[in-house]
Amino acid sequence: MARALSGEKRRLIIQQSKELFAQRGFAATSVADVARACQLPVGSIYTYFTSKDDLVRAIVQEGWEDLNIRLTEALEETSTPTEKIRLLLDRFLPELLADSDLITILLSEAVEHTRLEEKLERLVSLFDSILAPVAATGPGLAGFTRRNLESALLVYFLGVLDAVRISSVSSLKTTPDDILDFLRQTVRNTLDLDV
Amino acid sequence: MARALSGEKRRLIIQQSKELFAQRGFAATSVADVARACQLPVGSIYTYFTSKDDLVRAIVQEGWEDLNIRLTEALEETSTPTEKIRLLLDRFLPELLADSDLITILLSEAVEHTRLEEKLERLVSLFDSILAPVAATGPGLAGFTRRNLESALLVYFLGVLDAVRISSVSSLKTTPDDILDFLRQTVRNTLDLDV
Amino acid sequence: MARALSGEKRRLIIQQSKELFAQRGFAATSVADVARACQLPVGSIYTYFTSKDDLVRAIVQEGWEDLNIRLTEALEETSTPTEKIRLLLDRFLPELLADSDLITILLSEAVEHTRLEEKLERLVSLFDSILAPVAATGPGLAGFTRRNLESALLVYFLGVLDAVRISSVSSLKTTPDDILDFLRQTVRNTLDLDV
Amino acid sequence: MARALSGEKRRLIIQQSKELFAQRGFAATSVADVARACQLPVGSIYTYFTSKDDLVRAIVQEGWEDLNIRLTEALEETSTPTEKIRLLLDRFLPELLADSDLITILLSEAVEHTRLEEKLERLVSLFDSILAPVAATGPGLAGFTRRNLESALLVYFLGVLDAVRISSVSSLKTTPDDILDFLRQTVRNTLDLDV
DNA sequence: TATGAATGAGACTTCATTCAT
DNA sequence: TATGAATGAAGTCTCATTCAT
Repeated sequence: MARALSGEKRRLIIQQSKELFAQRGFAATSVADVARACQLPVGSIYTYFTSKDDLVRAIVQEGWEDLNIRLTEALEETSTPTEKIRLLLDRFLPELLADSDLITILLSEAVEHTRLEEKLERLVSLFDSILAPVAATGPGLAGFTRRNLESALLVYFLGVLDAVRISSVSSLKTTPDDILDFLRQTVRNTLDLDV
Repeated sequence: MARALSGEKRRLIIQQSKELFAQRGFAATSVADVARACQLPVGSIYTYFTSKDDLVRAIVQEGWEDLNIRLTEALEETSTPTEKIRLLLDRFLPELLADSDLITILLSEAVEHTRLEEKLERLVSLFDSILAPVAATGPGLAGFTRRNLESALLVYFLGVLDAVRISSVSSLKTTPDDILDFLRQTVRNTLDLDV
Repeated sequence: MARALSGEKRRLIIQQSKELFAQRGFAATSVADVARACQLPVGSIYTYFTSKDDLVRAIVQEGWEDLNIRLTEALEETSTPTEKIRLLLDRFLPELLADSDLITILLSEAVEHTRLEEKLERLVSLFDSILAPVAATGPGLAGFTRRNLESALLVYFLGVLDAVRISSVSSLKTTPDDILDFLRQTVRNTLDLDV
Repeated sequence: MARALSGEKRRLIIQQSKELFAQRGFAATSVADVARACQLPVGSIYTYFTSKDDLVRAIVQEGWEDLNIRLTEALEETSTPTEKIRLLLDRFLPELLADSDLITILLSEAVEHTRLEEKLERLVSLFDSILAPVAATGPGLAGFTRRNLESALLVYFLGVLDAVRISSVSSLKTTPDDILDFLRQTVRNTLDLDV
């Protein structure tokens, strides 16, 4: 029972601090701010996290893990590359792009607090392994070297995330849906797939 | 004479603080750190800037302005769209990507401290006006709507910057040169230009 | 049976906290540290002691009491002053000096937490009553007044304890055995006893 | 001018904190307590000392240095061992014993914060070099080995300090004067000197 | 203009103790 | 009797900014 309560409070803290860190930035958000948002005494934050840094680390790690698990499970249900790509475009990316708080924290704080570059490289590598076979059968890599493809995936992924981040905290005209549209069209053109 | 000296100090402060803000982050760098790096008394910082915020604002604004001026001047010297695109790929982008400190600050702090989104929209619009005529004569926009093109430019631009930023502060495998390579190849493919 | 178990837990807490307080100091040791060392929940500490202060008080008082009881019992088994002095040198002091944790706490914390001065005065007075008759028959007090003798005992006792304490927590060259050696020689010289 | 003021504030902080640390203990005295006693804002303490630890370190080091300088200078003015011993008994020790705050801090905190054991060993070694020649010509070392002599000096020195410390913070009957009396008598007896 | 000590609000964190279970 | 999450007061320290010189 106590466990259940604890789990709930932990979730509450993660949820509220994620929002605050994304909106105001990690440095500009005090632990007291987080506590206030949770309607919890300051000390309680330290019952669940050893430090403020530990808190961001948890947000990023658990957010990323969650994403990874859902992605992996979903990918296992697919068989053809086309299905996998559709999954990425229709489920994974929309879900990810909807969590603009996580994106903002990922891009703003994850470099210092968790090894974002490792996460990126693993993801790029995964995308690469999905796209490579399709690209080979499609209109071809059109002069793209292997290295180019990796750069491409990195640029696309970071560009998509950053565009969503900036549109979420400012008045940028472009919306997440615009970006997904563009991505779909790109896949259509490049891989000659009907997505 | 005093003016000249003052101008030098101002430049020194901008230069040193830019490096520190990029390396450690804005919040983690104290005004005293900046003063120490400049071998200047703390008070002097406030002779040239009204506040710490004013200092980042100046870094971003002047860095951006500088870039804009050089870009505009260079573009005026060109006449054909192809020349303009070559200019972007051969001079503007390499110069920009070489200044990873500015990129880092732009992506990390400019959203809060200066209207990054406005700068982005203006730049995207500029790129758009350059690329649109070429795209029209090339292999075509291949199903890309106008809105798609804008999204594309935003994603590309932010993706390129962010990839450089992350590679500059971490151990990312991809380098700025890889990214420029990829960009050139993309232009070659998409616009059928020899760049 | 419950009693017996409880008694064991109490002893365990005293034992572990004595070590911790001596090594790290009272203030630098948290109740949670003590609990962890005992592999007991924090709450349990408060089942046996009303407060952290109460815990040091118990350590000092029981340690001292224990010493006193053993000393008193042993003294009762002796008849001549010489035997008593031998007892002090051969059993009481070695036992006391071996317990460097108790000594450290006595000197570091007992002044604030228990009336160390009273304990000292009582002990000095006891020593005094043992030594006085011997001194009178030996080479004499050689100009030492009564007051001098008391000061002497205080200085010797505290000096011996403090030398052991400092040697136990630092790299002091002098060892407890050196100190006992010196004491024996002093008694030999001063009281003309063969110890 | 600013320097002069700074020096005064620094002295004030050392003076007040020395008193508080001695009376209540280092851990039980907050930096805010020190600031209040100095009628200074808390932040000002950190203008002069980098941390609370740095403050004790300064108290101990400067107090000890001061003592050492005065001792060394005075010893240089003396020529015979007897004069040196008189100097110790008549000037050095009374001055030292009068500074019970320094003594208390030395015994309570110096072990953790500055290398008290080194200071002790150096002092014992100095005393040793002064006493050894006298002892050789006096009634002899009476069975005392060299090692015994070092233990003796350590025990005497620590015993004297600790007796003064405890008498300063409690209601111990023995006073610093009693202790000096005893020391003089001991020197008279042991070294056959008229002090 | 130049200086850097002074300020005090506020940040993060610890911890003795309680109390619902 | 046993438990350990909860509490919030209090502690140490930082730092942007000011201002007397």
